[in-house]
Amino acid sequence: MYIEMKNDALNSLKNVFKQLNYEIPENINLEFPPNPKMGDLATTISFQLAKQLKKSPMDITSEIIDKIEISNLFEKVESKGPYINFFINYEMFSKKLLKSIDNSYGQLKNTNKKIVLEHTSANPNGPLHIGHIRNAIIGDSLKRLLICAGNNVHTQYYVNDMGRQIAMIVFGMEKLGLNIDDELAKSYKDNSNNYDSKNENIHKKNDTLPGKNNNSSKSNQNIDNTNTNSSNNYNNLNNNIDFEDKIDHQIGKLYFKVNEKLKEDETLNKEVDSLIKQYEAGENHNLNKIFEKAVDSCLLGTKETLAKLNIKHDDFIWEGQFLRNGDVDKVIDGLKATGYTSEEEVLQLNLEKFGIEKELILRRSDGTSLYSTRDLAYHMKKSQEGDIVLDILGSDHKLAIDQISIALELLNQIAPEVIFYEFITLPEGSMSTRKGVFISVDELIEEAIKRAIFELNERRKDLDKVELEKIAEEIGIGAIRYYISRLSPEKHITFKWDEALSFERGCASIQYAHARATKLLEKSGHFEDNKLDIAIEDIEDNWILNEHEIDLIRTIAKFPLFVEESATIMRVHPIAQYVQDLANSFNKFYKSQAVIGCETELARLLLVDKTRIAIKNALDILGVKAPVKM
RNA sequence: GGGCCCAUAGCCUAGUUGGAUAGGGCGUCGGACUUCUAAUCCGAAGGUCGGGGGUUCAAAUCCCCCUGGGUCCGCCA
Repeated sequence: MYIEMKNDALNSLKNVFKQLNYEIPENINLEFPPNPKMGDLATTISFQLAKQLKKSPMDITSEIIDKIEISNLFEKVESKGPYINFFINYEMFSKKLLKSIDNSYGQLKNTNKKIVLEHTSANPNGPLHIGHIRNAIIGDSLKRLLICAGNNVHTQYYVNDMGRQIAMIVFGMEKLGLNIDDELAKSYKDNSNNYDSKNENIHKKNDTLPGKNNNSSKSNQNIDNTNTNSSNNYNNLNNNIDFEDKIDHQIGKLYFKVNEKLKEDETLNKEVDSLIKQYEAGENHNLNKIFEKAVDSCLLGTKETLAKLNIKHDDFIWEGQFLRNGDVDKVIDGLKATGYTSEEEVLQLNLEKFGIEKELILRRSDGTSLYSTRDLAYHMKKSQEGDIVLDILGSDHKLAIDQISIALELLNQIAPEVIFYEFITLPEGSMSTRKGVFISVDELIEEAIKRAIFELNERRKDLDKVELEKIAEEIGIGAIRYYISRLSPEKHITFKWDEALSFERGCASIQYAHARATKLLEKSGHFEDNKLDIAIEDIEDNWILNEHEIDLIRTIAKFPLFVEESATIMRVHPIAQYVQDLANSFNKFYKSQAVIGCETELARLLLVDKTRIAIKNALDILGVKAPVKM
């Protein structure tokens, strides 16, 4: 509705400019005034015109105000100083708005664009840790946002099966007798086909944290401190969790141990190198199977963790295929043909002409391939699959992706658009899978749910256990996702438990507003099967909107605008802020007057129902569930 | 040493294609539950927008310099 209204305002302005014989400016800026008293839309166009017309902004504004004609969505248009302010006709606007909202509210029309979005793509050498979730949550929310904005989005997880890390894991399994338990891996696989049974797969043990062996107790201690310093009731809830039975955690431990062994005896590195070479050659089928099993097992655990966060990829693309299907060779041949390569000891692509000092190495002196070349082949595939290629990357990849982008352009392929994010670190420093210093996402989720259960127990004595756990999970996951998606990605995050898992005024309060709205509708007797039996034609004739209703209407109406603008800049944090504003606006409305039993009950019920839909759909973009009870 | 990112109240943060009184939230202080759920609402205090120059009718926003933090500059991935 705002989009429509903006267009109306723009047309009115353009018509005035025609009448006044002014050149119509290219960008007519329409914005929200700082205060609703100043209207609902405003333009500073007079400032822009002042210079070229050599008149004062005030004069231009009054000329415009004299002549302008507005559509019936507006009540009036006024000048305040040089600003031109449009005021909505809320009687007209609210009815039109309420009528236009259905369950798909916020969904924009199809753009016919296909976007290939790669996100997460963590190395399969251990469980996801909290450094990885920023990628996963931004990626998944962006997917949801871009779909909502009318795009066709295909998400991919790039599986690094060729890296040194994987060879190290295989080395550990084969040569150091650090085998992961076959029976366990098998039964795990059987169980985890059904993601609904996920919690049963996590057994709590009063043991040390996964991957945090003796020498990393420092980190453990510090995390403990963060918790005890905070004045909450969650002490000792944390730190006693082990995910020993979860396969990716096992692999993480194995990886840690191999690292220790290699530190003790550096000659073992040669054996790892030999494994890499053999796997790259691909001729030892037995070895291939072992590599695949190691990667697949880890991935199984990763997928389960992601599923708990409501994240699902459309496809998993294995890196090794690009070597075996000849794509890497094609890339190399293609780049050689451009004339920008040189070969002495190694084959490299020279990029000084493109403003990058650092050359891109395409092939090792021993003839084996490198990650970036394989990644280049992968990007070529993505470029052929979609109209837009979108990568979510840590900011440490900036140089690498710049190099790859230039190479892609040389090969006449689409360079990716990239969303960079800064790191999440612990108060005591960076995380490292290699050193076994990290907080796993599984731990974080477990803790989030525990805290949510604690809160629910305090507030709702009436819920049965099954209900309570389901709601607690929705709240806990919501808190985690909201914590990440509310921030702009270029902000560095120092992880703190209480900031990550806040239930006041954060996501929980938004979910609460949704539950409240739903409960109210149910209580009214007009709401069944998630549907309200009131139409706009049914509402009372004497409905005159009060300030809270107007504020709510205004906020609901902005939703598609936020979707459009957020999708354009490929940022999800405005949606997070928006849905909080919406919940806020609803809570104020809810508190200020009764709905059931008031004179305009039907009108208000309709407004509540549309609010419910808007909150639900906005939360859905953030990958957060909207509970009907909490 | 060079490149990129960040710096906004005690804490977290939005706003950065220049525009109206710098928005939120946490925390603090003071109020509101016999009421459709208080994970809520009402009110208050709290700001040299890291520092210094400059451009402009107008700067958190643009330009230059500086300070502090992060990150990259591997035949690692």
